[in-house]
Amino acid sequence: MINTRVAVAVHILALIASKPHDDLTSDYIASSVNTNPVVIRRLLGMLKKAELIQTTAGKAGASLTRDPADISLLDVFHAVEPKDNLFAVHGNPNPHCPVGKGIRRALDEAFGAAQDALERKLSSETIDGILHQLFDKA
Amino acid sequence: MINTRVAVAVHILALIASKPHDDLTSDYIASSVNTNPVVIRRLLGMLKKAELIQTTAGKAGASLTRDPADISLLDVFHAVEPKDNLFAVHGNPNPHCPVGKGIRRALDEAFGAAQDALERKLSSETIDGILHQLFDKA
DNA sequence: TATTGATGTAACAAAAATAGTTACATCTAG
DNA sequence: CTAGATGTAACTATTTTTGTTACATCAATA
Repeated sequence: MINTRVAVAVHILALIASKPHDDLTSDYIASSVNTNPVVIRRLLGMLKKAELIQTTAGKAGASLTRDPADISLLDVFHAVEPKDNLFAVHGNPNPHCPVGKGIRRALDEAFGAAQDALERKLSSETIDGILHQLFDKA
Repeated sequence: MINTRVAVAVHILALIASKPHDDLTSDYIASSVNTNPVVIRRLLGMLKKAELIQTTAGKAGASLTRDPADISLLDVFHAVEPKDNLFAVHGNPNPHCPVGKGIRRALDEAFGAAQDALERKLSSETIDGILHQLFDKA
């Protein structure tokens, strides 16, 4: 199972996008997410490093660097999940076994294709889409 | 990142499929995977519970319950990954916050669709496909 | 310009998930 | 009956994730 960082990061970005005029503090965000403010600030740091948001040290508030429609869940995923591969593969399979010898390559291909499918879908989903889910009357 | 169980389970099934005549012991499989035999036996237990393989207590060897072309990586994934949801979502977001109130549903939809995409791809990949990767001349 | 309240981060602690190990009951086959 | 295997529980170790404490630093303003 993938960690909650992606979910929390989307929550954070939805807050920022939906309250562009407020000065969102990490304390307020934390109370909405229901966690510790430092957890929020850590994620804000990652989102900033990924250039999805802007913040100023000492000053409350954060803003998106681009339109919510141009921030995909894949962007968020990559921002908070440093690992390249979705699936972990066991190390050092036995090279003297015909299966062990080639399994790494086979798994990398199969899992890579699956990850591609996931990422394609994630790249089609945006923060703007989340906002619509949250606020549009169906 | 998803645990190595899926990768190891595919490795195991590829071994079983490729050595239908040998009496594969958990010790041999462990030496190919490069781990402890008990780890293998645990996974064999899950694969058996998912009805992908058959084994006999006390007797070496395992066999697939159906053709390698009819065992998808999605079958394997579900066999060794009990959790339904690929993405974890933080619990108890604040219902008094407009975003916190609806975020769960929005995330479930977005992540659910992404998981669907992943699973569709995994269901199109089979143990037979892995065998071809391993043994076919390209 | 001193105070208040915020961010940024390091360091640590706690909790949860994963993987590895030991031990042993039980079964199969010779 | 014995040798060697599976099936599983219980424990340990490791790693990852999440939560917390502490504090340096910055911004705004009274």
